[in-house]
Amino acid sequence: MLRVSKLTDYATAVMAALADAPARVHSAQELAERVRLELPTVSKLLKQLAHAGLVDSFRGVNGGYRLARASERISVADIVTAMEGPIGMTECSAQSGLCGLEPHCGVRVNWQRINQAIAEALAGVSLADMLKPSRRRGAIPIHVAPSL
Amino acid sequence: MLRVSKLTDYATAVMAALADAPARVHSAQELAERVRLELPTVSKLLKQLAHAGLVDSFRGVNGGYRLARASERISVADIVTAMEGPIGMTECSAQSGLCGLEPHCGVRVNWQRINQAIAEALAGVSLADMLKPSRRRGAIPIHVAPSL
DNA sequence: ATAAATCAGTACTATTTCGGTACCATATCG
DNA sequence: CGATATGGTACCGAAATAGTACTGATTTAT
Repeated sequence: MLRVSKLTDYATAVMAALADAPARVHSAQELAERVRLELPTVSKLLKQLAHAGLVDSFRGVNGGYRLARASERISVADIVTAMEGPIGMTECSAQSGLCGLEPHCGVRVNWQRINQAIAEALAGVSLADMLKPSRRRGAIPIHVAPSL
Repeated sequence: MLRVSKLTDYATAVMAALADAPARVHSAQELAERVRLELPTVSKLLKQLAHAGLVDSFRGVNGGYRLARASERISVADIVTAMEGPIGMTECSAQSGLCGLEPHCGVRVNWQRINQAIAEALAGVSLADMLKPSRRRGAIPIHVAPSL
């Protein structure tokens, strides 16, 4: 299906909730209620997001999470990468020397370019964009790397 | 990691091998040797590709597989879809009414647009393109749907 | 100082998906 | 009819995923 994991999906929803009031600190509990997910689940993914530097965390009473930077400066690619690691459509496009077919298949290089096109597509959409209901006119141009 | 499955990856390699001699009929055995994979695996994915109409199959002695149409008219999206089903980054972007968060998360519509951008990126690269070592200059422009 | 609230880290388990294999049926050619 | 191939189905083991639980650390408030 070519999909991101559920956790990643949830993460975008949680990040969107944070972006709604970027100045405030939100507890994991509050966010869980907001997006209708279990607290442990939300807590888990917030830790990952904090580890990746996308959110700041605060301990103790009245602690919680806050966006580490403006929603315009956080891309969907950032969130996906934080949750799933480096974006790579195939084994060999993320890291070479693994599939053993490399000398014979000949399609590796081109997969890498497709990869890059998709990574750029994800990088080109910010968290702020995700909050816009369905507004902006005019396509965002995305390019696959030269020489495909 | 946001990746296609290994089978899909293998499928592109097998399709590339077929595209190398599009007029001939290749047995599963021959293709398996060519791409250095086990016969049952190659056989399995060829069945799927045949079912999706991307290759024609011929039974009996001297039977085998052949590209159903010119490699220029087979896209990477075709192969991915044949192997993995409809392209959809999230549950809800492939099919609504499943995640229960839809009324609250607000990011669903935008995921759908990202989806579409990626689907178009994959659709814009043909099997013939995949065979080119690393040649063509000039980016292929891809657009996310209007109103993101 | 103590208790409460909240995040941090680790570990565990159940479920699902994926990759791979086996088997038998069916079709074609000689 | 027999050899060669694909078609279809079913199965199994391994890995990834999702979710849960528990314990520790930190901060605030009283």
